[in-house]
Amino acid sequence: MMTTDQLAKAFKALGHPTRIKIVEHLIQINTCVCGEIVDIFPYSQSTISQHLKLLKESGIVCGEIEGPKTYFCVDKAVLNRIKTYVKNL
Amino acid sequence: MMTTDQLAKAFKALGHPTRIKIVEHLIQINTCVCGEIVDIFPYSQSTISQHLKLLKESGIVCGEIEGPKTYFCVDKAVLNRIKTYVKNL
DNA sequence: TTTCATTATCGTTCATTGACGATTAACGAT
DNA sequence: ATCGTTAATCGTCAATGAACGATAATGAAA
Repeated sequence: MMTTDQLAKAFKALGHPTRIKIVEHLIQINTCVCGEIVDIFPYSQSTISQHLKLLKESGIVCGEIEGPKTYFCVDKAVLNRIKTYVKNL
Repeated sequence: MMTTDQLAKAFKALGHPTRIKIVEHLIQINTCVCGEIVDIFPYSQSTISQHLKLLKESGIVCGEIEGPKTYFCVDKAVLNRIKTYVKNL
């Protein structure tokens, strides 16, 4: 289902409070743009963008570029794979 | 149940392939000493000890010193808290 | 009590991360 | 064509992580 390396990457991505909160937020509101997240957290745009990049690289989050904005959302399939793994631990 | 910081720490601890495998192994065999893990992985004793230290600090693993050995095992309560969190994501 | 086995810790090295400001890129609207 | 808006990237800096060998600490056994 998922290799240990993929899992490690996913957990690593979740291994930061800000990124956990970003993921929680994305699950809540389904989809949103980077600026919205920047407004919520006390970090600069570049820092949030970097966190989003990590989350994207882990596969948990995907971003769709639409014009000058990027819409981010959680990849449910990947999230479910993580859920399944954790459940079976 | 768990603060975001605690969760982040736990995920961070799982954010390394070796540590994931250590946890899986500990779940399988219930309890074991450090040397056993050192034998399984291609890393030095100090490196494994360091990984175990991280896992202990995250709360996922606990170690009981008995004579010159330390018996490590997974803290089921903490694991269950993580499971619950992930399930409800 | 000296030795052995086991684990923890220290010190080092190199790589990665987290944060920032500044810059660049891409697009829409004027 | 220029100007805003939005997001990504770059360069920097300090802090942390991963790995190692060497050393220390603990307790069991000889």
